[in-house]
Amino acid sequence: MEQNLKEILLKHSNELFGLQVEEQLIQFQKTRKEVEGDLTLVIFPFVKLLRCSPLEAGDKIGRFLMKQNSSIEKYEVVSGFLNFVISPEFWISKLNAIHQEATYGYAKENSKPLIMVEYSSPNTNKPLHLGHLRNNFLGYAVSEILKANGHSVIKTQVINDRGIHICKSMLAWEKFSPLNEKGERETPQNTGLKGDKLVGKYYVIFDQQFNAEAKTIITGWESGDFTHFSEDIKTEFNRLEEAKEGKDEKAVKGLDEKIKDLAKNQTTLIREAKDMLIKWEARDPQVYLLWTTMNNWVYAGFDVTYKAMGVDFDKLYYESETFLLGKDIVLEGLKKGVFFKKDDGSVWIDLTADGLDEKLVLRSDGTAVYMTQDIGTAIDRFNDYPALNGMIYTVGNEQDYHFKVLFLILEKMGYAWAKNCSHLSYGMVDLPTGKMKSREGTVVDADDLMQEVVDKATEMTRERGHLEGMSENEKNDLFNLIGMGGLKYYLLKVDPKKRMMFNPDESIELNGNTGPFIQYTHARIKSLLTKSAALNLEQATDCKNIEDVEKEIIKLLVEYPSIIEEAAKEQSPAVIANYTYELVKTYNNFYQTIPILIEENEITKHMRLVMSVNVAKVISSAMRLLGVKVPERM
RNA sequence: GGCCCCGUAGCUCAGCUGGAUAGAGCAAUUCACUUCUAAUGAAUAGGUCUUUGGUUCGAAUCCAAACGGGGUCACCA
Repeated sequence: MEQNLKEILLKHSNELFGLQVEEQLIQFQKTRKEVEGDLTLVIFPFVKLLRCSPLEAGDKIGRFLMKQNSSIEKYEVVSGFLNFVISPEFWISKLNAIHQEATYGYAKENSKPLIMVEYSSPNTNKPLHLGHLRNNFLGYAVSEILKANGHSVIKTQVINDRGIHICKSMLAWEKFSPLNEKGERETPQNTGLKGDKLVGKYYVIFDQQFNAEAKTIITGWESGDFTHFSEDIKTEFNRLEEAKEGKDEKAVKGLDEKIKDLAKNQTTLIREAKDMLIKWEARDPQVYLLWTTMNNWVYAGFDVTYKAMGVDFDKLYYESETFLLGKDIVLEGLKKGVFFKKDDGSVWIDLTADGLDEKLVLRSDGTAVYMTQDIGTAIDRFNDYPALNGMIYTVGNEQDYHFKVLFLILEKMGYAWAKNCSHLSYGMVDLPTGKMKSREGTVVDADDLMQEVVDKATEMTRERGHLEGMSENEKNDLFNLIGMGGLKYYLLKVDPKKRMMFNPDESIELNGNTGPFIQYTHARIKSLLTKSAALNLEQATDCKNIEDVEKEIIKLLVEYPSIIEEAAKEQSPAVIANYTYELVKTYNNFYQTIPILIEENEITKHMRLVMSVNVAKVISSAMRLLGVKVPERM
């Protein structure tokens, strides 16, 4: 409708305004609720052109458009805004059109280029936590949204399965695991612990032992004991100690941190971990076996968690297989002059012309850094998938700078696809008690949280749900669907870019702007439809009139395809969430005030049911894009 | 300190490609279940959109600065 009127105005621009107006000037918007009308044209931009009052200008345009478009029933100019009332027939015809489309709102499958979406990127030394939940739900939802927009999508995760941090948990397990009566160390099998939890436990143990050892060392230094330590260490310690003199609290704290780091580097534990990493890199069979075994425990654990989360991946990348990539590319770039070498042999890129700094891409000993790897993997992926057009990295916003640099490097290296790479940057999840910190034990475990949320849903649903005749399995599925729906919706309804507050009590709340609120509306519609099975709801409606609320609902349904487009453009599932909430609220208002099944006029009743069918269709479709399932009853 | 992000009701968030009287949910108060699922709906109250200046017919929205909060500036990943 909007498009149609815009075209008419452009086509007859000369006739109306005496010159060809620019498209930008024509601004349509939704009519405000308090005002009568369905569509509004802003008149201010035309006032100057027509050299008359807004009222006259609006009247002139309104009269003209009404002649051109028969769906306009009337128009009115209010303080510079031209409001059109569109005929009920128009809206009903829209409803009928929506009714015919099974996948309403979705673009044609595979009509747009192939995109890779990376999300999750866990470390294999600890279990997934709340931050991963936001990351995963977000990455999954964006993938689904892109698919709905016609893209083909490859969902991937990078598994950070190597490095010193992995060796830490391996070492701790070897050193500190108690032996059972059979002389075995702890395993998922003999403890019943989930693999990722068991490995995570030893990562924590490493940290504790490591800190304790460092503390002992510092205590020794403080009492002047430097046996087993080099002269350099002694000098450095004394230098730091003396520097504390007369400094404020903050500076002293910083110096204490430096002393701690100094001591940490002297611990036997860190040395042993480093030795283990070197052995791993040399593919020492024993270390490799340990590494494989423990990683497999973690993968088994992750599988369970991912399944509960309802996310999946099409392709896995392991850092252990890709961490050497990128070096050749850097050397090639060095020849091309993209990078430069410093005297010590380290390789850098100078981004000062782009307003950034110099960035290291290869250490002086020739080994790779994080950036090197990322350059290599990006290129590797485009080699793996020749049809690949772009890539989206779902990574926290603390890495904004890293990705800015990465994309810039790839661009400078001459990769045309670099401009199609983007960082889906999301904000941190805060708790009411503050930031999540693993060291302070304030990390919210993903499995625990999901369990808690499902337990709460179980309790609430047993209390007020409509569960008659459901088997225990069906009931459990429902509890799960409600609990997980609530959690996902809670994490996705907020703009991903922004940091968000996670209130555990609110996440399992069932009233207001929540997942269960939307699910409930869906179930209620399904209940109506079950009771009206005798009617032919496939058929289009012949109804001629609609109530205001009904018109509002149809207007929202009409918006759905553009909402999906916007969500893809913004890479924001929150757009979908907020739209669905609006739709559901409007429908509930309708449901509460207008008779549906008990309506006596059969044609009206049929229309209201057809409308309900389509509201349920859109709710279910929109929630599917968020990874949220909707129940038939609850 | 340099750079990046954020600041809207008591709390959590929408709105931000400039447009009419800034919207929801939670919390508070009130009303509506012999009527289609009340996990609902209706209503009341709650705002100098951090501040100041600028651009404009018009600014929560754009620009600049200040203040406040966070992130980042490793030969860590």
